Amino acid sequence: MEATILRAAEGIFAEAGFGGATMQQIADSAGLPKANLHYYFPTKEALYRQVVQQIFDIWLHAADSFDDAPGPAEAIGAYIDAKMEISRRHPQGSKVWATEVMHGAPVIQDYLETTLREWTADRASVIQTWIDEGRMAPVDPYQLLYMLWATTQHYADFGHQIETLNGGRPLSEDDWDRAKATVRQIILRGIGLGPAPLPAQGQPG
Amino acid sequence: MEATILRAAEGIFAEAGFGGATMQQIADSAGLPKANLHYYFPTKEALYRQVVQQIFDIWLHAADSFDDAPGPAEAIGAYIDAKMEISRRHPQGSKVWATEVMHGAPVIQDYLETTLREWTADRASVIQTWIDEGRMAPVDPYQLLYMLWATTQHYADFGHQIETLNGGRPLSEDDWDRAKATVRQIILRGIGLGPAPLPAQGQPG
DNA sequence: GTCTATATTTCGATAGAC
DNA sequence: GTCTATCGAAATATAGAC
Repeated sequence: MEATILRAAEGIFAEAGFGGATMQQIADSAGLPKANLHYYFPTKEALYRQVVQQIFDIWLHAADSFDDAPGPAEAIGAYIDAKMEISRRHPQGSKVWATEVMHGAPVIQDYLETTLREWTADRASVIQTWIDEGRMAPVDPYQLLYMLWATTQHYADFGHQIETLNGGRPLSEDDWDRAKATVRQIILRGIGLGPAPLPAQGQPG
Repeated sequence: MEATILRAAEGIFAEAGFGGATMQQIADSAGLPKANLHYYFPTKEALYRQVVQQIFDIWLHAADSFDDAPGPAEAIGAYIDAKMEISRRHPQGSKVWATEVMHGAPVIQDYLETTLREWTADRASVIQTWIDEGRMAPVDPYQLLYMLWATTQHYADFGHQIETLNGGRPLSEDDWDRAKATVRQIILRGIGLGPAPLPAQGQPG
C-alpha cells in the first residue's frame, strides 16, 4: 500500500513540484481517499521526503558500474550507460530530484553534505589517479562528473522538450541507442579516450 | 514598475516553482501590496508567462554567438561561453525555464513547437553541413545540441548542488573559468576539434 | 495608481462512524 | 484499516476608499 502511494506521489510531485502538488491529486492517482494518505504518511512533507530518498538510492546504485570497471574508458562508459538507463526508466524520480535541488534542497540538504559529498570526492580521486597515470586527458574531475550528471539526467528532466523536438513522439529504441552512443562517444573522446581528431584545417576569417 | 515585479517574480518562481510561489511572497519581495500585482498582471499565470517569456528571449540571443562564427570550433566554443555566462548571470531564469519544461511546458508549449523547433532544426542543419564537409566528427547534431544545453544549464539549475560540493561556497572567478574551459575542452575534443587522444594502453582485465 | 479589507476557493489535516 | 464530512488556515482575486 505504501508502494502504491509512493508511486503515485512520485508522478504528481514530478509533474507539479512539491508546492504545486496536492494531496487530493495524489489520492486520486492512487485510487484512495485523501484521508488514507495521512494514515500511512503523517504529513505531505513526510511523503515527499520518502519519494526523494527513493531516487537518491537509485542514483547511488549507478555507482556500481563505475566502481567495478578496470579503467577509465570502461568505468565512465558504463556509468553513462547506467545513468542513461535510469533517465529512461525513472524519469519522474529524476525530475523530483532536480526540482528539489533547484529549490535549494530544503528537504535533502543533509544528503548533499554527507553521502553525495563523500561519493563525489571518492570518484574525483579515482579520476585524478587515472589522470596522474596518464590513462586519460587531464581535466578537472569535478567538472567531468558534473558533465556526466548533466548530460544523462537531461534526457529525463528535459524529456518533454526533447520529445517535442522529436516531432512530438517519445524517443524510440533506436533514438535511445543513438543518444547513449553519442553521449558516450563525445565524452570519452573528449577526455582522450576515443579516435584521433580531424586534421587541422584552415578556417576563413 | 512592471520590471520590478518581474524581477521579484523570477526569483520567487525559481525558488518555489509556480505552484509553490505565492503572490504574497512576490509582493513582499517587490515591496508592494499584493493588490498592485493584480493591477499590472491580471492573474498569477499571466505574470508567470511574462517571466518565462523573458528567459526564452535570453536563450535565443545566445544563438548570435553561434551564428556569427566562421566554423564549428569558433561557433560551438563561443556558444558554450555564452550559455555558461547566461547560467552565471541569470541562474533564476534558467531554473524557471527548467521547472516549466519539467512540468510539461503547460504555459510555453507553443514556443517549443514553433520558435525552438525551428531554431534547433536550423542549427542542426548547420552542424550537419560541417560534418558533411569533414570539418568536425560525425555526431548526431540534435544530441550534440542537447549536450550543449545540458552541460551549460546544469551550472544554473544545479547551482545549489555544485555549491554544496564546492564546500558550501559559491564558485569563484577561477572556478567559473575552470568550468568553462573544461566544458569547452571536452565537448570540442569530443567532436574531433581538439588535441590528439592518448596513445592506446593495455588495460588489466 | 495605490492601498486596506474582504470575498471566495482550495488546501492540508483531522474527527469520528463503520 | 477505510471511508465521509469537515475544520481551520492560507491562497488567489476583487471591491471600493483615497
